[in-house]
Amino acid sequence: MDNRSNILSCALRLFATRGYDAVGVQEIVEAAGITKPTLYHYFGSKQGLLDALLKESFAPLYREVKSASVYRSDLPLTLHQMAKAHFDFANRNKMFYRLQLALWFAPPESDAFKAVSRLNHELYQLTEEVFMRAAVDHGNMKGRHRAYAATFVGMINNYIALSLNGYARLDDQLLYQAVHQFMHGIFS
Amino acid sequence: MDNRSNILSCALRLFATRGYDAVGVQEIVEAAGITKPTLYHYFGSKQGLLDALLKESFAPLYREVKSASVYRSDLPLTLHQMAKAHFDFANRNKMFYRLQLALWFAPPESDAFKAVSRLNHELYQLTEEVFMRAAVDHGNMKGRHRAYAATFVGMINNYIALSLNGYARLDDQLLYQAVHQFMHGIFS
DNA sequence: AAATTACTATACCACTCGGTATAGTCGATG
DNA sequence: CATCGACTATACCGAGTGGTATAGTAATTT
Repeated sequence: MDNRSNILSCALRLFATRGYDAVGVQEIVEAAGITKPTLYHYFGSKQGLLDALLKESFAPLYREVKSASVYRSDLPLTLHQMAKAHFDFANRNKMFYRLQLALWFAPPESDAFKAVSRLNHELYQLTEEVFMRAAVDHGNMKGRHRAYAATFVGMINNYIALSLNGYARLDDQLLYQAVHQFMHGIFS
Repeated sequence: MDNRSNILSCALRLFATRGYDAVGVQEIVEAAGITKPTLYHYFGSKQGLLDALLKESFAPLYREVKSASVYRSDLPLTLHQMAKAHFDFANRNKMFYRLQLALWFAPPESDAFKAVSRLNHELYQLTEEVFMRAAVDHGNMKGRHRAYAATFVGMINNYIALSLNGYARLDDQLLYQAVHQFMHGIFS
């Protein structure tokens, strides 16, 4: 593996397990077996490293969720596909999803939060658009697409957070249960 | 206000807006208008300051949620009360709830996460116990109390996070809507 | 009055932080 | 062979980190 990829992978692991602010540049380069100038050659700064890390890791997640978010008048199906895209990605990229969740809830003035907020918003938009289109078919949902999108994304991230801490397994059964509960509640 | 309380309040504000690791002790004492030995006299270390801050802020939240979690064979009522306890507390202690959410999703090896995980678990237990008792009355819920508790708490925190970022207002209408959706889904 | 306790400021510690100036090394290109 | 650009190591920078030794002040207790 080339140095650049190696730095990214070590930084991801350290940031995800200990936090962006708590990990120093020195620690990253030691983990990667290189020295500081090499890191600064590729990324310019610690912040630049985080930006590159987030941007390149977000790209496949966004792509997969986007292709899962086609809506053809079958809301349960679309929600199922979108949740599955999230679950599959989280299963494959546990470290990155850990980091992503931590940054999403990070203090609003922190560098880390600023770096991730725009990317996260683009992802959220995909969900909101689905509920907007669904409101055409389901009259009683009109005007509540933002609330639904926020709840749905929150629920997905909640399940992923549970699985990352060992309280659940992101399998098809949980996927079905989650989407079903979202649509029909716990009394059914 | 005495020095101790003043330090706690300044530290809370700084930790919540910029993050525990990003805020130095020097910055805290300057904000509080005192010097370092004073802080170290009361709290022993930066970590000790965080511990005291969390412990003392968690106490009223736990107390209020606990008294709201009495279950008398009316699950909707109990869930309503518990969600209201969370919402009310979050409205009154926005800064602390910000910090609390950030730490809940913080990297698992970070000092901050370790400091909050036990307290958070105690709080979560209250919810789980409600669903365990409810399962006696609602047979179809048996064996799923953990999933329900996790989802319910996750939903509440999701709504509070939204309100902290200006995307919602934690009023009675949202409260009713949230609990209703949890129980009956979006198709009703 | 003397001693004790609780608290706070000055000044400092060793260490780490993010970042860089300099001097290379190396393979590709002319 | 000469050169050029991409990349990497040594050694260092000023600033800031969490934490403390010392000395004091002010109120309380004996």
